[in-house]
Amino acid sequence: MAAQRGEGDGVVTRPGETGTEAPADVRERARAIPEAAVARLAVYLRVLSGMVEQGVTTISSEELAGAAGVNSAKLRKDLSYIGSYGTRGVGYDVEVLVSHIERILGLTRKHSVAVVGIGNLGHALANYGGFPSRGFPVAALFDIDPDLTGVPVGGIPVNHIDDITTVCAEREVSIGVIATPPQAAQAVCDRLVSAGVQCILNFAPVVLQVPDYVEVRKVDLAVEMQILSFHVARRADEAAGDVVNGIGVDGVVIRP
Amino acid sequence: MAAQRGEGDGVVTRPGETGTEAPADVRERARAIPEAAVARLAVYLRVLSGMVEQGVTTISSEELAGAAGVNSAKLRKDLSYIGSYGTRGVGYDVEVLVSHIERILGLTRKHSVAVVGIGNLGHALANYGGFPSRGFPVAALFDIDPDLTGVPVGGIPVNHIDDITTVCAEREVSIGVIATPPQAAQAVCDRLVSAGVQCILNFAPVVLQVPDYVEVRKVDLAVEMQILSFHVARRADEAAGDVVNGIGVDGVVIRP
DNA sequence: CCAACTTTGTGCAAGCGTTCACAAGCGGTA
DNA sequence: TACCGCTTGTGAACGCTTGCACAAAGTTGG
Repeated sequence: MAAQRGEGDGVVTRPGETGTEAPADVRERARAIPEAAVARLAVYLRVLSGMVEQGVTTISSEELAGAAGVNSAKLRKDLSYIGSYGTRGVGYDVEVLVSHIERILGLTRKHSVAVVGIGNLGHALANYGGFPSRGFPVAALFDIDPDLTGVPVGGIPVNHIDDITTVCAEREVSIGVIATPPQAAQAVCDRLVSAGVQCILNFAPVVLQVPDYVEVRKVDLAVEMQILSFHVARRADEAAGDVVNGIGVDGVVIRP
Repeated sequence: MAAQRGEGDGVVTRPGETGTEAPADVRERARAIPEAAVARLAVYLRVLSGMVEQGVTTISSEELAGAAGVNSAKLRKDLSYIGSYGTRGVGYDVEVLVSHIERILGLTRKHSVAVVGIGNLGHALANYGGFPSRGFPVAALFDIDPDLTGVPVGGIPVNHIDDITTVCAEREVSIGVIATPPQAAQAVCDRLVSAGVQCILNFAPVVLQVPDYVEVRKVDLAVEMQILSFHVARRADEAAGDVVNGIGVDGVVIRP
């Protein structure tokens, strides 16, 4: 799969010297960015946006790494995936970095969102200000309950789920958010997919089956809680172990 | 830090032969489970719970893996971290597996949850049925708005955030959920930590600074959206690349 | 009791992501 | 201009995670 395209072979492009416009090989580079790095880029972007508002114009990898909660080597490597936009001895120009990360993350386009399932969570999502402000306008809401149809939630009237295909098409929805009960999730997912939605954010505690070309990310609150629970238990076991060794968890000698 | 404990050195324990009760070295084993495997164990547990309700008593690694959306080798390796509880030639006893995963995840204890920030999301979380049903009773709600104090949400009266220390202590809260605006998150986090909460689930788009002994997991909706956006963009770029090569994304020849 | 078949549990190798460590490069200064 | 100090960008090593492939261990049928 890799090393197939030969268009750039032998041509050494030095992004730092060719100006600030996007190099032609964004595609190759974007493909190579590790998934984990993409997630962190989004975090860096948020931190940097805050910096811009504070009037910060330049930042070093060390500072940004601290603010983003990662180590600086990782940060520099992550940024190196998108190009060399820093100045040695100085740091990064905050605005330049913001615009490049936005470009890589595809935030220069608008991504309309549809929320399916207007229960507690759906309500919260429809009203959540964080989406529109970050370039993800909520363009459609769906629910199976006919009583909800037409009722505005967060300023947008709810559509019946049967209209999902036409509404998604005409409003150019590119991201579907599933906030339905688990039993309904797979059916809703299938309808979203057949409506042409290729990216899905799933809040229902179900493993969705989708075609290869559809990207699914899931947020499972119960799983998150259980992971935390695991750490509580591990910690308790460790404490118990320390007690066995005669030392309490906080250093107090229990059995000297 | 590691390799300090020597109590089990040289003693070969064969969990499969010592009966079905928990082996004494759960602690060592729990410590060794990779983080990624823990997250999947939680997923297996959910799938298995569904199986129990359907009356399934036995399941093979292949079936369970399919239902959980992973490959069977990974599933078997994950299960091997918690012990050998399968029967070769047959598969796993569903109930046995459920109880062992629950034990490893620490779900035999009760983990009371406190939700801080009773806005849209906080409301949704307080009313979310998925928590109590999985052993995470919501024991306390907090908000900074005095008008909300005493108002019941999801059956639980809201407390003022100033009472966080006493209320968390007396209700034995072990997990704190932060659903506040970003500006307030760090302060709330600090208060939770000083109230003795060691596990935090953070919905605010902020990188929390906590002591080493506190476990934080974050759910950032904007980041999730941006990761999806990245994939949309990557896909579009790929399609553009194909067009450059003279072939459209769906196989239609654009420039023959 | 034996042979054939099924499925687990795991050693091993490959792949991916993280961390280290340092050369390269830039701005400031004399 | 030449030097110095600082910070980036990255090759290389390391460690964790995944996937393969198969021996071990159990069941079933004769």
